[in-house]
Amino acid sequence: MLDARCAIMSNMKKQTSNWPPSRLSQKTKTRLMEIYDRLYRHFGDRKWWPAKTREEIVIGAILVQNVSWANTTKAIQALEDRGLLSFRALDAADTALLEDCLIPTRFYRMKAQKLKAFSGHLKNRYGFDLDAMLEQPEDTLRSELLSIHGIGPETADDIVLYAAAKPSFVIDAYTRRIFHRLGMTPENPGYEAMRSWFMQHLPRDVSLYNQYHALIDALGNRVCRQSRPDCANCPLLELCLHGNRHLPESRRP
DNA sequence: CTCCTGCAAC
DNA sequence: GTTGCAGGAG
Repeated sequence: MLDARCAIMSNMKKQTSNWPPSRLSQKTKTRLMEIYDRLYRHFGDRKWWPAKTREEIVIGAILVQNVSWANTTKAIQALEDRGLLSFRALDAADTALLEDCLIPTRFYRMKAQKLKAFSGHLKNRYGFDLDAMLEQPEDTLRSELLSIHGIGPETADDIVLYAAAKPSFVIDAYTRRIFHRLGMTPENPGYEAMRSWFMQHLPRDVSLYNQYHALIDALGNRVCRQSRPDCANCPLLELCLHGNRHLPESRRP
């Protein structure tokens, strides 16, 4: 067990406030890299973001909220077919037409508004020059993104990491689930706390963050599912509290 | 607690 | 066929 306190924290009802601990843990650093290595050996190179342009990455980051990639792809295709795959076009687009393209992405009305909000922001501050926005230092960029309607912490980090290629570790539901099951993080760490925890214990490296998040995505998607997780085929089984919960206390990781 | 569809599981 | 779940932002 990395830390007996994690198990106690897991059972706490709501928000965990005094986490992560202020002191860095060498053990955590080592364990995080071991997990990375195992995932890499199991899944291979997963570094990704399937998009042709930076604009497409940003649009995709907004549209993929709460939806599978398959559905997001349908919407991106629909936008492309109508010549709407740019913020200049989105800004001028008819809302009803835009909504039609976004139906496969679930909350299509809200997402149409979100794309409009982003295009409006880009137009007003940068005259649609996305590169100008993205070339800012990562912290400035991140706060600015968070101020835009429809951009929450995860989407902001997607954009910082994948569109701007600057170091910001992305936390998603898979990350929370996997590391809680491993017994390394509390059930409700809070987004910022979890992000700091990763960033403090990993080298500040864009490629590593990119690859790590992609590997977590692969595991969460196919193996460490919410219901009926496929523990038998998990490359992290030996390290996992959840996968080994049937073992006697003394033999758990 | 609301936005909301798509697809797997029954 | 119907149901139930995926899980981000406000």
